[in-house]
Amino acid sequence: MSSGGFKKQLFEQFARVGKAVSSAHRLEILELLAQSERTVEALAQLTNLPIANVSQHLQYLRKASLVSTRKVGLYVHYSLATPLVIELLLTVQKIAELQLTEVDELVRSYLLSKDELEPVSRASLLERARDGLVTVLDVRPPEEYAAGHVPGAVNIPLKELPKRLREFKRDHEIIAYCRGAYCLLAFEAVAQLRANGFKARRLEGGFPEWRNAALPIATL
Amino acid sequence: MSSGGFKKQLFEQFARVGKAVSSAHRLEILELLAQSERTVEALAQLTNLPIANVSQHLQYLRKASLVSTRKVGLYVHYSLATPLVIELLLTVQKIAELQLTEVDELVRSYLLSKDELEPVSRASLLERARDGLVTVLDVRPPEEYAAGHVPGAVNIPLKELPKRLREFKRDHEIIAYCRGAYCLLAFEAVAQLRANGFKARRLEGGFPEWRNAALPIATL
DNA sequence: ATACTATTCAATGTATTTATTGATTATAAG
DNA sequence: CTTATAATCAATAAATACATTGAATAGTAT
Repeated sequence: MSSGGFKKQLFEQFARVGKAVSSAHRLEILELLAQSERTVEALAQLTNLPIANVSQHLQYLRKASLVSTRKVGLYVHYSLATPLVIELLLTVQKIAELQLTEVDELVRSYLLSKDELEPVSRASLLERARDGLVTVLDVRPPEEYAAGHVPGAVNIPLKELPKRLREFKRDHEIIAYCRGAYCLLAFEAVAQLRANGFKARRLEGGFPEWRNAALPIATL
Repeated sequence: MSSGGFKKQLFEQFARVGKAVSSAHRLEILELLAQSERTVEALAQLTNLPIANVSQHLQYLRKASLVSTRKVGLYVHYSLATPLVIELLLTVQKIAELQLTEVDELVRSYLLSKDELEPVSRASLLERARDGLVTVLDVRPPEEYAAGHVPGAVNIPLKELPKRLREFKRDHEIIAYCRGAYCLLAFEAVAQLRANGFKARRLEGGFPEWRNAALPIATL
């Protein structure tokens, strides 16, 4: 068997992709890029990391070809190189969620300290949406919303939420969801809405889980 | 926003899963475990790594909960903790395959040096299988075969191949496939069959690619 | 008990990653 | 041409991961 060297090199290439998702900071950066294209500066602000540090991580990700760049003026805009990266992130999260009891405890303790951030079940959302009693909020980027969303959901990316609060009916409960059970966008949307006096909760899981449950899906 | 610490810890948990697939040796071990449950000793032999080294990697994988153990007598049998790990491996490979030109070159140079290891296209396999001219060989473990396989394929895991060579018709070409385009099982099966005088080639891609092409699938 | 074996543990040195800092490049504007 | 700014590069120190070695543990068999 002379395939030894070949095999080794192949696995080393695969490991480059693995290394890309082996650091908490890089995962956070990828999560942000999954929301939308962003500049180095923007990523540095959002992650509270020095610019040079973020730049270095981005080089790393670019070498593993998880992200691609587009230069406009002084700014370099980074984005995910392929939707497969979202699939990768979701799989990593699902494994962590499924297997690591620490994650569970972490979420539980966080949720318990924040009162009533308990998610709304998919079944009860369906029921209450039918009665027109709730507003469903999709905080993902427009491209993902366009590709498929919970029927009747309005799409307001988190960034735009503060400007568009008046679009919500005061007497409706708002139920927010995003990309996955651990996509923190929905957490933050709920926090923001509550801070502004709205009644808001998260949907259990995210859109992939919704699709997986074979529930109705709307597209644009 | 007091979610900073929570977010950090969450991403650190996710990174543990990422770290598990960030080393070439661990990826090789996982790939072997995806084929079947194995002991530490067996893995050490197959990877040509010192036992203590393999054991250490396995501890690592176990802490990230990608693998689980079952002790029988002196031996500890390791296996994948969840089928999600296979999904993870395939996604990693797809990204590497899609994005890294190095992988392409690597495969190309390897295939060209090995004469005629060019794969058979799915379309031509379908055609020739209909005429009953080929034997289709599925070298994956029985569980995966049971969950779905190319119609008419016989299931012989690579390990059993040497003992079961007589089951093949001499005048048939044998077309082998396994889990993915870079699952090396099929490569090795073809090499073994040729060494024994059979006419053998690989199928392009693996079973996931077959399913993805919406081609017919048989189950047990 | 004793010897034997598969695996794990612990300790070491080495290699690789990571964060940090300051200098450098590339582009835009005055 | 000079200045200002976004991003990258380069060099260093600190942290972490890795392979290797030999000892310890937990089962089996005699």
